[in-house]
Amino acid sequence: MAGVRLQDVAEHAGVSMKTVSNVVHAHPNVSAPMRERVQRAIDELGYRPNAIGRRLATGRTGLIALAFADVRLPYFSELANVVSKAAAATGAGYRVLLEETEGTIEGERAVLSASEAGLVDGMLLQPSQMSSREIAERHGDLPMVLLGEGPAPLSVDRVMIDNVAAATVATEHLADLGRTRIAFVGHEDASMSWTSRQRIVGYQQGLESRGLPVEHDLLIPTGAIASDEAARAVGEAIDRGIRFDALMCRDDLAAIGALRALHERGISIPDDVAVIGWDNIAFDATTFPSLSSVSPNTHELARVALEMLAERIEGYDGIGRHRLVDFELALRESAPGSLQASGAASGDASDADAAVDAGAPGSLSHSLSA
Amino acid sequence: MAGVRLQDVAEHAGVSMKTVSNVVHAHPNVSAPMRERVQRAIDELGYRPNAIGRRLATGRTGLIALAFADVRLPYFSELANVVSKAAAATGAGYRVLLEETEGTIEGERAVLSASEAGLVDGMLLQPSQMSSREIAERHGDLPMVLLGEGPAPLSVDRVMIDNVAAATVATEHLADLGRTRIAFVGHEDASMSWTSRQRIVGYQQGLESRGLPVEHDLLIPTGAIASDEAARAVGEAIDRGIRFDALMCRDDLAAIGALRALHERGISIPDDVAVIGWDNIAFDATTFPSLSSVSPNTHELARVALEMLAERIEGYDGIGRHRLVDFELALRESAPGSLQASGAASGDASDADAAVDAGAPGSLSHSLSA
DNA sequence: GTGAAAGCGCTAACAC
DNA sequence: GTGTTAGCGCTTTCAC
Repeated sequence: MAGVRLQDVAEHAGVSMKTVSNVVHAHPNVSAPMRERVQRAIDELGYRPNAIGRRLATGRTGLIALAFADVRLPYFSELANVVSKAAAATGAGYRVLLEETEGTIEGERAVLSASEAGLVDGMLLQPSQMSSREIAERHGDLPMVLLGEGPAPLSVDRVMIDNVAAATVATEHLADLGRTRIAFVGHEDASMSWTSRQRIVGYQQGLESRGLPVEHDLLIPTGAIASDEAARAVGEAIDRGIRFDALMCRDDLAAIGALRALHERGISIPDDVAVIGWDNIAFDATTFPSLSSVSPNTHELARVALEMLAERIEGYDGIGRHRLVDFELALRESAPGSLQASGAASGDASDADAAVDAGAPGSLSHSLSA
Repeated sequence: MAGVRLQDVAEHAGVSMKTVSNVVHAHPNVSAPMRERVQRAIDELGYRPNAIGRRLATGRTGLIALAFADVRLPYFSELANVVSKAAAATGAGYRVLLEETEGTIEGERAVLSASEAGLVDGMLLQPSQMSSREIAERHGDLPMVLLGEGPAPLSVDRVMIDNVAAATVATEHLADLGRTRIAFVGHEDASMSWTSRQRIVGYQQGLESRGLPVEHDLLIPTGAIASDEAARAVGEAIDRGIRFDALMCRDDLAAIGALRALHERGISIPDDVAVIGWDNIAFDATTFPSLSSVSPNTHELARVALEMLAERIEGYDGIGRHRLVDFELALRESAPGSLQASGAASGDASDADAAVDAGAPGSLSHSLSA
């Protein structure tokens, strides 16, 4: 039945609203017979507490927004899944409101400046376009934690993996496999995202640490973050005569596109060209060959982000805390290895998601600090 | 600034709350100077209307829940994207609350019986386990529209594509390609979902309509809806000596797994084995070879579902309406074709998403009614 | 055209 | 232990 109010239950049971409220909230100070009587009234009337009324009174909605570019990107859909589970497991039992920014600055602005306040208790945002300054200015007093390696003002909390370190480790792994012409694939053509920028920096560091030359020709940009774009770009590079024996990909979408371009040209993976992707999305295990990938610990990322957000919601008002979570290389057929590298920052790498297909688990540990 | 209330603005501007409210809502009956004066107060104080207060008063939250098994399944993440865009484009400008049922009956029950009422104005639910009866009983008075071919009580609205027809068309297409041993891949091992059941019925109808025998050996179940499971199952079937020259897959995940199993064994696609998937997810265009797939018109699905939901929210209380939306075969390398089949129910197949790689667009139209 | 006041459904002091 | 009451921030008749 709709429209049954606390009041109605109270009248039906012949008690006050407060008593009904106590029963609903399982308060200790209610006698057993009273509790039973009220419960019967609740059941008879089919009463459900009205969330909005409660929330007006408490000032909390129990909702948090999760905002990122596009749920269709596997990394984000997997993140949404992890975050929504972790949020539900929270003490407050948060539910997740999905917000897509489309990766545009207008979208990010819209999400931050939602004209209505109070709908959500806080926000997890993965920005990619807005400047730190704009983020700091716009978010107002909405409790917020930033996700990922994008811009982040010092005043706001943020969780990420060390992209430079991860790209370095992955590139070094390719070098250690004996590859000498390692290309980077998948960064934006025109204005590069923060993400691409950092991964390229790490790629370069990896090359340098192994004494390999950095060649501009070996940077293969794509029009957009999409596998078909990457397939086209890699195909064109090959056809243009660019030669490489390994591909460090900005993300798994780029890697999957690269796989296709290589297949089409009869290039063998990993014999002729080894490939490493990024994000360790579920598909990586079933591509042919299966795809090695940088595997961020998203469970830990979600956990830490929600913990900080909860503190902000509770009223913590200190300076922005920047946290790193760990990553590892999930090694599969496209770039097998005898060594499993991992970078750890915040302790346990509990997530056993990353199927490491080959090699002894010689764990190469990076000590990173925020 | 937080905590600026309508009241504060009213005092600051020296007017009543009603006038401020009128300005906020752009009501016509406000004199220009008055409007300007109030607007200045709003700007000076940095006032944002509080969503919860408003919603308590209006009884609407502007939120709808979208509930399905798991966002990580590409079909669902693509659906979430489409629905959230379509919802925002709605007159009411709905936002989407994500709910995952994990495909379990407990999850579906939890989503339907959320102990709090009033948080969302309505719900879009894709059930897979619950019986029609239970859905009818549990949803109470929450405006709801069911998505997909799962159970649906007559009392509740529902939108789907005709799965039997689509599976028939796809199977016939494989037969028309000259295949005679067409296997079905990807249904659950034990208790079959409604989805699998209907697709298998259509598969059988397709075989029969082309005079092909139905062999029980050619049903290849998998443990779960996941590509690695499908790769394993198809691999085992081949290794067990099952021979086929085409695969009709329950979904694209199964198809992608099948692709891998075939590759591993050096079986050529589509020459030795043609493959058709289902859902037309983004990856289909970049697998190698690219994947033909049954392509439901999800834009139309979302549009129709939201339209019906809006009507329910407005108070419409008639019997459940069951609507079909159209689908087409997106033909790519894994099962090319000279003929593009499509089933149409509700008019325009506006979505040009489906890249049909080959053949003259001889549109084979199915007339289907609810 | 503008203002006053009564809720919307619930919570939480505070009194009994 | 249980009841009373005053809000939470907004909308919305209904007067003026």
